[in-house]
Amino acid sequence: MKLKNKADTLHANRTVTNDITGKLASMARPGIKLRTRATLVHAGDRPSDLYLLKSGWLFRYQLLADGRRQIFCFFTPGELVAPNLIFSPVCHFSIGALTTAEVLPIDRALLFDAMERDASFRDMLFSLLAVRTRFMDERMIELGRLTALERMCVLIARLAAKVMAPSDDRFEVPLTRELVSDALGLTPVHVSRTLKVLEQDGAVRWRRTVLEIVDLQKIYANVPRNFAVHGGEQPTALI
Amino acid sequence: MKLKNKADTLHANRTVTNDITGKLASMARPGIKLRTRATLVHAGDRPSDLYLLKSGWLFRYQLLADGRRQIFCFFTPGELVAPNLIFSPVCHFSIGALTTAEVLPIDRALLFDAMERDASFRDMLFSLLAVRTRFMDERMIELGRLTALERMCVLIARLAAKVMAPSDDRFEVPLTRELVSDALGLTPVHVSRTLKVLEQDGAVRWRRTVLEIVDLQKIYANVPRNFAVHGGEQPTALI
DNA sequence: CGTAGTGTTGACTGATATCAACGTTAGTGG
DNA sequence: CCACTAACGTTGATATCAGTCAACACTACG
Repeated sequence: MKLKNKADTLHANRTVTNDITGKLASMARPGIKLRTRATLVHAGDRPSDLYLLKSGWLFRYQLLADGRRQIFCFFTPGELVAPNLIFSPVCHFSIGALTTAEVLPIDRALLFDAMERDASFRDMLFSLLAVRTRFMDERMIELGRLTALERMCVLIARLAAKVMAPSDDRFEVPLTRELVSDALGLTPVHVSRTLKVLEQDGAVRWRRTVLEIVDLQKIYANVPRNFAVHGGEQPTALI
Repeated sequence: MKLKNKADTLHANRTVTNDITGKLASMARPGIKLRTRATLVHAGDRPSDLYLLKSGWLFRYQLLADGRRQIFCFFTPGELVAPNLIFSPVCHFSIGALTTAEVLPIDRALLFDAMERDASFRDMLFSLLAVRTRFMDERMIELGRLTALERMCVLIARLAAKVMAPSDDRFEVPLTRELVSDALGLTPVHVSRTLKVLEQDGAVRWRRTVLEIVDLQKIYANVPRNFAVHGGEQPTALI
């Protein structure tokens, strides 16, 4: 089954990102295709490019020596991968593809030039970075202070804000239980149980890769009030 | 008892921060004195300044409606408070004083000017931001994937790198069990028990505000190998 | 001296992890 | 189109880590 998503195309997100996506596209080189499970950036790399994600989903993560993994964030089409690289090309993290994907490389040096010459571009980049840093703070709160149920609801609220089309309450999310658990600091088994609770409460139905939002209010009820997914409604880079 | 710390003075950290501290000091206004438990920035504020911390300790945190608190980081003298404010003056977090403290306000607009005119200053700021973003990633790993003992050891390793004088293995740290627990995503009681284990293992003795490092290797043994406190030895902004 | 804040300890609870079995789905090649 | 397989998901039983509650001790400070 194929469902239509807000996140399906590069340009769908343009308006919400204040047209920074357009500017980034204009300085990008031809696309690179990635296969599912491919690794775009390896920890220890020193990439000279950032990327504009044209299609597919990526995720940024770090591995520990014993195999434990923390996923920092997921990327959907239209997003800049990865804002972290602006400050330093030295990578302590990795970036992988959840699906087949296409990325447009953007030379770091070119990006710097554009930032120097074009104040409005710099401002747009800075406000993107402001959203990202707030997002990282919220992720820390999730992992440090929220229960499993609350973390799950924050993730679902973010997914809904990011990829749910206005017309439909079902959408495809290429996340396995294991990916979700590594993002939320849980185990796959506990993710499964937590989703079962939410389904029995009539909040969502998440079967395999299809996520159906039954009652968004029941999700919001478990999301801290001062989180950005709520009122402010800045649907960019919230995940 | 008063112990001498690496973090005691503004200028002690100058070299390790690549002299950005000096440049920041040159554009700062006269100091503001803060009392213990004072709040420098309230969530919801829109401060027009950043601050150079001249003396004392600060901490950046966010509260939830029910009183839960996540502490993101601690600041010691010489540090820029808070790099997050560079991208946006809109604050979702708060900044409080752990001790009496003095901060030198730096106008955001002035900082922007300096960044535009002075490429080397911009580069120094960017490399500071690179260290900060890596730090935030590591904090996420701590909260999401490390055990209580490992989190404790990461904190202690960071404190040692940041404030332990080369000559002495004891130093003052103005952190209560509650502050530590809110930074590590634990409870004060569990922090107490975890420190007891480390003391019985002959790793550290942390009594009230005096932290004595007995065997730093035993601490490192519980810190993931790819964390920045280990090999790279960038003692800046690691906490 | 009180007193309030902080730290420690023990007993108990609870949330999440672990282990293991089984079921389901998607992909592969005949 | 089917059989096979591997990956993924669910469920139950049990274990463990960390949280909660409560009592008490210690320290700093007025």
